[in-house]
Amino acid sequence: MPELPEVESLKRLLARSIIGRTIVSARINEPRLRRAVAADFAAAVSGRRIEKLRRRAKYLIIDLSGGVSLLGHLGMSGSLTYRDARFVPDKFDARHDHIQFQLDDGNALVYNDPRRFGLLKLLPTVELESSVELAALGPEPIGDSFDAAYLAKTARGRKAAIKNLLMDQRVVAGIGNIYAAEILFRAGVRPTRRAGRLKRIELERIVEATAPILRAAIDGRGTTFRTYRDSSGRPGDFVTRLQVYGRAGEPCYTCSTTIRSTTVGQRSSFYCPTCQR
DNA sequence: CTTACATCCTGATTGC
DNA sequence: TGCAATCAGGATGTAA
Repeated sequence: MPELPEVESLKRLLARSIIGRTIVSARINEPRLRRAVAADFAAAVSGRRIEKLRRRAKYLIIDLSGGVSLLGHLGMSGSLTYRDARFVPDKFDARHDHIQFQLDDGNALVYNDPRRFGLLKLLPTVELESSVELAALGPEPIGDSFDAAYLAKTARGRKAAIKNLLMDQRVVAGIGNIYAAEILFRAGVRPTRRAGRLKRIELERIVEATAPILRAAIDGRGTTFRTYRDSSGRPGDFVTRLQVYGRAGEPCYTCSTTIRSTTVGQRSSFYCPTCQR
């Protein structure tokens, strides 16, 4: 499930290969993603040079020559791989290679997404900020205005579970189910606690736990991230460092208490009943 | 404004 | 064994 660390890892890996390349042509095999890919998409990207890669929340932004940008979101199961167009790595089903960009180095940039929850759209670079996707996003969780004062102000009076608040992209942008669980474990706060009821010190611990968790995940190339040209589908290293996510029934690494799972806001949640209060 | 919940989709897993 | 039901989940749209 691509969250901020996975998208950041993807951005860094792809940047090495595709910056400076020109898109010779594009082919749309399946336009029906979360929103249908525009009919003129292929023609509109062809001939443009890839200038820069950026990330905002869980969105990947590919700036192209001529003042336009590709705004991409991997949804649940999307992947963007740089590879020989004729070669489909084991982990990818060619049926889900929905969009292919042929590059001037002979390789291709391929968007594969079995569940089609993703997004790929082209828009003028100057309109990115005001786009429906990016306009309402909250601060980045690292190196932005996400601090205890901000979280306290946002949480005030809110009945929603703190985990839902952390996953709300308007509150803080880029955190999903996995990292919300890990951040709350590190902060020692149960995911079910109502946001408005948390003490200042707890909010501070949550903010302080956020950057280290995300940074460690980025360093490990994410949790479920698959390397962009490795056909083995090797998962990101952070999967081995998860403290609670997906560990229901297993002992807590800190206190040996059995990790529990529960449902918070329609999503599976994991926590240690001893370490998190 | 806030919260709750259904919806999109396919593949993996679980249940009978 | 085989097939059906369930689960997974990011963003969004609708309803309360």
